[in-house]
Amino acid sequence: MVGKHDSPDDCAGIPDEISGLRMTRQRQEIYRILLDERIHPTANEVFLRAKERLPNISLATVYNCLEALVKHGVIRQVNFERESSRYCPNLREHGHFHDEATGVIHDVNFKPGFNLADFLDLPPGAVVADIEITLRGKLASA
Amino acid sequence: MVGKHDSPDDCAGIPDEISGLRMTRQRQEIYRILLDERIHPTANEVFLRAKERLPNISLATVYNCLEALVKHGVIRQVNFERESSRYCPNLREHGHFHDEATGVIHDVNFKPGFNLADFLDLPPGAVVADIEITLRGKLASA
DNA sequence: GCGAGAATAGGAATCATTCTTGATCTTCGT
DNA sequence: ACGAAGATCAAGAATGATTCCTATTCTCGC
Repeated sequence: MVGKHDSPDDCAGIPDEISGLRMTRQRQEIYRILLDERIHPTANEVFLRAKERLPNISLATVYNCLEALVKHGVIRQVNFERESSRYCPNLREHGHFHDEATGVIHDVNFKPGFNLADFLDLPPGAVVADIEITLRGKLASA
Repeated sequence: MVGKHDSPDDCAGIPDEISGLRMTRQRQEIYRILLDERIHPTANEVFLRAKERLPNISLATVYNCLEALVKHGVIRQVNFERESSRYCPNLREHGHFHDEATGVIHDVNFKPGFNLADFLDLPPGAVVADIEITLRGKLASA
C-alpha cells in the first residue's frame, strides 16, 4: 500500500542511509520536515506536516521514526519543562532559549572555546556524557 | 477529619507562612520531606513518604502543595527528559548532574563569579528569566 | 458563631507517549 | 526470481504522570 523507499527525488538530497539507519520513505520525510522548518516541532506537529505528503502515516510511526533518528544521532530530542518533546536537526552543541511571549524556541550557540564543565563544581569522578542548557525569558523588542 | 494547621511542633521549625503562602499541615509536611531527603523525589515519592504522617493525604493534594510551593518560590521543580518532575528545596542557582548508573541526582553549583549568559550567543534583546542546566553521565568510582 | 473563600480527598479525565498486533516491505540466501 | 526472516508500518489499545472536577472540610475575618 505504501511505497517505501521510493525513487530518490521524493526526498531530494536525503540519502538512503544515515549513520547506519536505513532511511525509509517515512524517515526521510520526517527528517526533511525537521530540516525545512527549524521551529523545533513536536511529534504531533511533525505528524500533521508529514500527512501532507504521506496521507497514511500514523502518529505511532512518527514517534518510531523520531526515536530511530534520535537513537542514531541524526537529530536531537529537546524537552522543555514537561511539555511535549521537540525535535531538532542541529547537531552542534547548543542550548535553547524559550521565548515565553511567543513560544518560539531559538538555538543558542556557545561562544568559541567555552567549556561549561570548567565553571561547575561537579561531583568528584563525574564523567559528563551530555549537557542540556535551557533558558527561558522574553525578547525585548529592540 | 483532617487536622490542618496543627500545633507548631508537628513540623518543627517550619513556620505558618512562607513568602505569603499559608503553610497548612500538608504543605509543612511536604516541605519538610523535601528538606529532609535531598534526593529530588518525585511527586509520588513525596506522596508515599507523606502518608506516613498524614495517612489520608491524597496524591492530588501532594501535587497541589508542590505546585503552591513552586509558585511561591519555596522549592524548585526540576525536570529530566520526560521523566516525572522532581522537587528540590535548594534555591541557590544551581544545575543538576544525573548519574545514569545509579539514577542519583546531584546538585551542581557554579563556581563563583560565573555568569552563563556571558558565554552564550543569545538572540538580540533576550531577557533571561530562568536558566536550567542539566548534565548526564556517570560517576567513575574514584 | 457565620459566611466566603481556600484547601483537601477522591476519583475521573486528559494528554503525550509507548505498547501490541497484524499487515507489508526489504534483505538476503539460494 | 522465490521465499523466509526480520524490519517497518498503521491503527488502536494501554500506560503513566499530571490535571481537573466536585463535594467536603478548614480557616479567617467579622
